[in-house]
Amino acid sequence: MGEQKIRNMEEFAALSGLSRPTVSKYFNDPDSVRPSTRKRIEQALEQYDFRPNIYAVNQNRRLTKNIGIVVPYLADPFFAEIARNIEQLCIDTGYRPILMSSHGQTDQENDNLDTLRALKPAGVLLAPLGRISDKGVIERFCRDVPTVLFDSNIEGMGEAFIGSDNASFVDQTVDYLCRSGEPPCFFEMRTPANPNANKRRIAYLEAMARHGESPVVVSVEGDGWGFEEIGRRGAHSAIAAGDFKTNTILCSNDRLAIGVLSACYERELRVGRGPDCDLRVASHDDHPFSRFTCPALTTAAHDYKAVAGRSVETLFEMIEHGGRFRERTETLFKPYLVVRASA
Amino acid sequence: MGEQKIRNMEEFAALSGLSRPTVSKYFNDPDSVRPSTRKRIEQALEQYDFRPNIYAVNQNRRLTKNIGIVVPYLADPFFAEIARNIEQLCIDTGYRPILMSSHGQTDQENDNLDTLRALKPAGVLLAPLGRISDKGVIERFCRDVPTVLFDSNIEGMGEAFIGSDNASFVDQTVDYLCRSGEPPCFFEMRTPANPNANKRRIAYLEAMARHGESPVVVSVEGDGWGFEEIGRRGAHSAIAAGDFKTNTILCSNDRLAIGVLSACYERELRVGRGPDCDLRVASHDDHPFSRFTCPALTTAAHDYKAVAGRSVETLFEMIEHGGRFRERTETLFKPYLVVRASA
DNA sequence: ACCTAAAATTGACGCGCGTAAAAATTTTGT
DNA sequence: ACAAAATTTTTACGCGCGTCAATTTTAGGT
Repeated sequence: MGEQKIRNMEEFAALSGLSRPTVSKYFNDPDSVRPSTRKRIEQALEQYDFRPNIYAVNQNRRLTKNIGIVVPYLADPFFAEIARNIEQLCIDTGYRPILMSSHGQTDQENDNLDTLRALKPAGVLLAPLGRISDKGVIERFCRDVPTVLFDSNIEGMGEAFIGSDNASFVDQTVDYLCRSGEPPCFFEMRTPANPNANKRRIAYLEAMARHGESPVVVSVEGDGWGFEEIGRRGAHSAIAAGDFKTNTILCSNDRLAIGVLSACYERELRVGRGPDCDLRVASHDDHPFSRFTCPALTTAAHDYKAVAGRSVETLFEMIEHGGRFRERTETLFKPYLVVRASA
Repeated sequence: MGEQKIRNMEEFAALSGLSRPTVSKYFNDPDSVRPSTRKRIEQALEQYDFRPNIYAVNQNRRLTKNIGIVVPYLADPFFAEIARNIEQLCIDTGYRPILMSSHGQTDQENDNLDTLRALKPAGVLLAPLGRISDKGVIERFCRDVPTVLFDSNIEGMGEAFIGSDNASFVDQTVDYLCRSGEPPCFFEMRTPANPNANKRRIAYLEAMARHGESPVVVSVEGDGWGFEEIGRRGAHSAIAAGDFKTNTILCSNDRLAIGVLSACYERELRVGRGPDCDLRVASHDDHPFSRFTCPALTTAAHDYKAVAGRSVETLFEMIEHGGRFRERTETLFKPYLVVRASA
């Protein structure tokens, strides 16, 4: 309700009848002052609504309360969703998340890291672009800033990696598909940006071997992050060419699968596991929209919350440890199969 | 290649054989120094890779080079896409975008504005939550910080509003649907967060009157940002109850439509404009995934680039004008109809 | 080579706050 | 009530840079 405008902490301290260093102490840790003075400050705070100048504060602290979050492509709902979870967790812990998207481009990723370095964050959660990441840039960044990698691993970089168990994704879908019908053909991009895609192909080959089935891998061309369109076009030509040797398609990820479903619809192929169906389509990730495709997509789901939660936990643990760990750890969460109508 | 670590501008100036004020001038405007000294600085820059401490810089400037971007829900690809465009434009102009999502919650929107105020941005691009926005908070914020509203208007707030012409969206879809088949029933949420939804309903009623058709509005319950699920559930019960009096459904937005398509598929209703189809479904927004629904969605498309571009232009114009305009302007862009298979 | 305008340097102050040391005050335990 | 412990106050410096006034150096024209 106070109408005065406070310019700095000095003024605010005077108005609350305290000295500036005490007030400063309060802002760094409200519990570090006597309860009675804490109350006085908080009352004055309501009355005058003062906030310390964030730039002056950060200039004088070696580590800020900023947490950088970098994702490869924010317009992908998968990353939007995981970023949302991470942001919330940071806020709950009293930190200020700074969200940045690399927009699928190496330059932008490098720029983001540059900007972040200037922001002197307490730590960074980085989901790198993957194959097209500039390894040197990332390595140098990780040397300067405590960094936890998530979603997509780059060997040896960052203090820890948290992600999903790609092999387990594929094991679960392949197992399910094999025991419920024809063995799956694997559908993927030939040059995926994300290294998880390679792990999934390899896991597919191994899983098929275990089942004693002969693998069929269909790799389609395509660059960038327009996975749905790549999947749609690729499916059209693969179907036309008869590349799928069985009636079951296992897509590397849900966004490709969305494109495949679109192509199937356009070709009037019925997708599902019913007797009147032409094809089964399954996939991985449990993209937020997978529930709403037609038919709804059978997929292996990331444990979003676990990945987000553990990433943040790990980072804060590291920050408390002075920004480094004795050794790099890799944590993989198991996905869970979500059976819907498509397979 | 230089291996030294530069601590501050003083050191860097010494290493490049210049004085600190000159170097400071360079960083504020590279063209303000003699070309020869500019070259010297830039050579040293490559060698030693120095960046002025961003906190010290911002502390001493009244207005920073930060541009705040606030969207109501970043996990919605529509906002992710428009945010991506805006970010890029800000970077191109030499500003630093700071992207924030309100996660669909009033508290978060208020927090975001609070944080932004502390960041002393040169300007803010704000897409408010709408109905559930805290008008008082937004008004106070706009008084302190040069703000341009986009996507969703709040009467009188901010220095300008840039959005799409909701009436035109609906006019185009209704016209198209009426002249190509049965007149549409309107499908919407009863209590939409976004004020655009109300404008669309009103435009529907007017358009139907113009066509001499009797309007049918189906409003479904539902809170939050899970529009697809709300649409799916709502469509199931509306279809079961026979609420749709014609064979044509016009959804308030694409995400609801995605839910409707899902429900139709589950009920084995064929959607499209062919003779063997049961229903036509159309919508508004041209959501990034609308191309890939089954069938592909007929919709009216936002002019994303125009909205993003004009918003940024307007903001920078305003910043150059000292942060205020003589009077508030509202700019609406016309959408364009995208006819696909669903209607 | 000389003059002038333009540019760079010197020296200094201020921004708002973190933080440290010493002194003064308040609280706590007995 | 009194000494010890805990907290607050006082005083002062430093962070890295913007910015200003006064001065010196440089560049461009003749």
